[in-house]
Amino acid sequence: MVDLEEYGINMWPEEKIIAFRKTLLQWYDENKRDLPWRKNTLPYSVWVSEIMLQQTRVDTVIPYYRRFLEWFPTITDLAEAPEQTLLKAWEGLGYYSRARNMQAAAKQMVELYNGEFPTTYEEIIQLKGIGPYTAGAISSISFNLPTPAVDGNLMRVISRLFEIPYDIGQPSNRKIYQAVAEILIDPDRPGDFNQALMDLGSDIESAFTPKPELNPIKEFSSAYLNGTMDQYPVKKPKKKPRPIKYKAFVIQNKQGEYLLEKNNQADLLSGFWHFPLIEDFTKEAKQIDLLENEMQEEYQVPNQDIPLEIQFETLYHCKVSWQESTYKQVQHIFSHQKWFITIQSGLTNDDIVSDDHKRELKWVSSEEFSTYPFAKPQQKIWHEIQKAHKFL
DNA sequence: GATCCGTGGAG
DNA sequence: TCTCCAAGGAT
Repeated sequence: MVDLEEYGINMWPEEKIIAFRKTLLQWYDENKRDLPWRKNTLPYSVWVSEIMLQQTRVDTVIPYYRRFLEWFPTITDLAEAPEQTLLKAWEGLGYYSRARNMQAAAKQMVELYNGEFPTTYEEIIQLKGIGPYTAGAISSISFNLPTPAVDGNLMRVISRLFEIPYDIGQPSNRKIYQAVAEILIDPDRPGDFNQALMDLGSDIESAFTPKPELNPIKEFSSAYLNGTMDQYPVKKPKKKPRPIKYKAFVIQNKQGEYLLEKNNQADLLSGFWHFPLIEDFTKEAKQIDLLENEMQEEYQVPNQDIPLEIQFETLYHCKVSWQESTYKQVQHIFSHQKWFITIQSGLTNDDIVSDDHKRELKWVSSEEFSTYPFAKPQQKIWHEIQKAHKFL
């Protein structure tokens, strides 16, 4: 148990807690958003929405949510889905391990619970991809259990209520906000209480453009009453993404098909297909970085001056006639990496491209591309190719 | 516990 | 353009 006094938090008397619940829930009843996942409280659909909404905006999620339930109406359907279909359903949403973890959890439920959703917090949090937040959300919304759903919204609102100065980006501080929420949560309507804090936190108490005068709980908020709203929550800035240079190889065979490779090893974009990529450590690339991208000293690497085209022919066991091209450099920013991709196209007569068993390679016509899961960098590269060809 | 894992929108 | 973010979890 967390002793709130140790953290300088003076919990309200019982009457004030009850008044707070009443005020918050009344506001929610009058102002709650009409969202597709609020039509019922069935655990499967609540689960799908909660996973999709992790670090992702509501407007982005809605079309994915609808399609996902059409494609996989039940836990069993999800458990049995082919990888390609699963990734297609998630294509563009990001954080793709969420989809893989959901399927793993669906398989757990088929094996352990006869394809049904478990009904206790302790069982739910054992499922793959479900942590304290999601377990709390599902438990409260679907099973009416008094478990807080401690996310960024809840921590932001509570930090202002009590002027809590502990960094909400620091995982070890989560327990403080959790302890406060466990006291505040309405035991009769825990699901609505949690969702009310989310609605409030995403609009009236948003991080960027809060609307303090419209806030239904402003009279409960220490930060509001003391004029310190702009000081909460405390959150340290994130690190900048690390720059990485790649060369993408857009290779066609005699039939005009393109060489694609499946990303089987990496955690990043695992399972997605892409034009072969080789990281560029050449001196030339380094010069471009210094001039165009202001590559920082800490990211400098030793030269490796074997031309990327030679490296490609060695790694992929084929002879290529390289084409002159004027494609623009493609950039893509992940949360932790920033890719600078130059495109090199070429033609080959070799049909067997690799005997390296680690690589999964395929010749694919552009008409078939839509059936392959492509992540954003690959889509940007393909877009650049098509754009360039329009001007020929 | 710090780092890794995507993407699109807002200012 | 750049920066920060948005309903976190796994390692």
